[in-house]
Amino acid sequence: MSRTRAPEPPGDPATRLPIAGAPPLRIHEVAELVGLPPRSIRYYEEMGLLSPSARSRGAYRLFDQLDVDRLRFIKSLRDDAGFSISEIGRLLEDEAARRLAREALASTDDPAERHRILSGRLASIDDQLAGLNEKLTRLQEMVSELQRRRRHVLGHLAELAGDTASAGDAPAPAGTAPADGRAVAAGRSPAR
Amino acid sequence: MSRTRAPEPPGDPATRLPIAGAPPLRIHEVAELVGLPPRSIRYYEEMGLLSPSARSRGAYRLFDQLDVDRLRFIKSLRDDAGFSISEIGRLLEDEAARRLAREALASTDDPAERHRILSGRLASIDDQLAGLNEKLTRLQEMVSELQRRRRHVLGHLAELAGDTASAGDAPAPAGTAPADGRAVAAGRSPAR
DNA sequence: CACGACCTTTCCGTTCACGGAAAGGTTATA
DNA sequence: TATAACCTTTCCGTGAACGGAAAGGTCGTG
Repeated sequence: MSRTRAPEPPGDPATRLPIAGAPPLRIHEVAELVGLPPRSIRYYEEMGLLSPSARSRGAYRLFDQLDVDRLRFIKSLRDDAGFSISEIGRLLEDEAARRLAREALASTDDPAERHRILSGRLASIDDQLAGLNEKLTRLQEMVSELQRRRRHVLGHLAELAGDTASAGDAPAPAGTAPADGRAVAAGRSPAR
Repeated sequence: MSRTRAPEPPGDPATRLPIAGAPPLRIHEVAELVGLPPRSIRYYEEMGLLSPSARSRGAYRLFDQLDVDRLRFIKSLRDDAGFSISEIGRLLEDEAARRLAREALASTDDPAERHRILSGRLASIDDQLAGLNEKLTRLQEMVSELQRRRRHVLGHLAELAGDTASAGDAPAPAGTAPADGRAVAAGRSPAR
C-alpha cells in the first residue's frame, strides 16, 4: 500500500508520542486524527474558526495539539450538539473573549473596571447557558420518553418469555439487557 | 388595518377555543401558531414529514391539532436537538412504525410473531437512544463547564463586592456558589 | 359580484457546508 | 535528482433548507 509519509525513523523508538515538543502535523494527519475531511478543516479556517495555525516554509498548514483539541471541540459541537458553523464561531469567539477578559482582569486593580469585566463575562455565560439549557431540556425529555418506551417493550418481551406455558416457542430473551435505562443502551446502528 | 380573515362571529362568545370539534386552520394560522414560515411547512410536507393533512374544496391545506403538535415536534427537533430534516423524517417514520407495531401486536397471539415485532421495536428504540445520548452527554458536559465558569465569575464578583476595605487580594473561597449545579441559572445577570 | 387577503403550484435564487477537479508547488525518500 | 505523495489556491458543483417572485385560484366580506 502506501504508508503515510515518514513511517517513523526506524531506530528511534523513543521519540514517538507527541509529547511536549509537539511535532507539528500536516492536514491529512490531523484530519484522520479527529475524523474530519481536510476540506472541512480548510473550510473552518476560512470561516475563522481556527487560528491561521502555523505554516511551513512551503506554506503547508501545520497543526499542534491545541489545534487538534480545537478541531475535536468543533466537531463535537457540530455533530453532537448540532450547532451550525457560525454558531460555533460565536462560541469560540466568546472563548477568545474569555481569555482577553482574563488578561484584562489580571492587569487592573480598579474595582469598577474589574466589576465591568466580570459582569460582561457573567452575561455572556448566562446567554450561552440559556441556549444550551433549552436544547438540553428537550433532549432529556426525548431520552426519557424513549427510555419509558424501552422499558415498556422490555416488559412485554419479558412477559412473552415467561409465558412458556401455552404455545411452546420459548423465544429466549433477546436480552442480555443491561438492566434499567441509565446506561441507556447503545449498540446497534451500523454507522453514522 | 386588516384582521386575519373572519374576526370571529360577533355575538358568539361561546364558540372560541379550539375544542374537540377542531376548527381546521389555514397555513398562515398554524405558521404563526408554531413559529414556522408557511414555506417551511410546505417544504416539510413535500419531504414527507407531514401527512397530506386535509384539503379544502379549493385545495387549501387545512391543519388540525395533531398537525400542529406534529409541527411543534418537528420544530423542536430541528431547533433544539439540531436534527436535519431527513433525520426528523426517519424519527417520524419510526413513530409511524411504532403505531403499526402496536396494531400488529394487538392482532396476533403467535408468540414468535409477537417476539419479532417487539424485538424490532427494541432495536429501533436503542438506535435512537444511542444517537440521542451522545448528543445529550456532550451538551451536559458543556453545560457543566459553563456552570463551573459561572460560579467562578460569581465568586470573583462576590469577592469584589465584599472587598470595600483594603486593596488586598484576599482570595476568598469563592464559595458563595448557589449550591451544586442543578438550578443552572437562567435569567440574565443583574448588573449590566 | 367585486374586492382584498389568502391560497395554490412552479420555478428560480440563495446560503451553508462542504466535494471535487484543475493547475501548480513542496517534501521525504530512493 | 527524480519520483510519489502530499500540499497549495481557485473555482465550480451539490444537496439541504428554504426565500421569493410569478401566474393563477379561492375565500369571506361589502
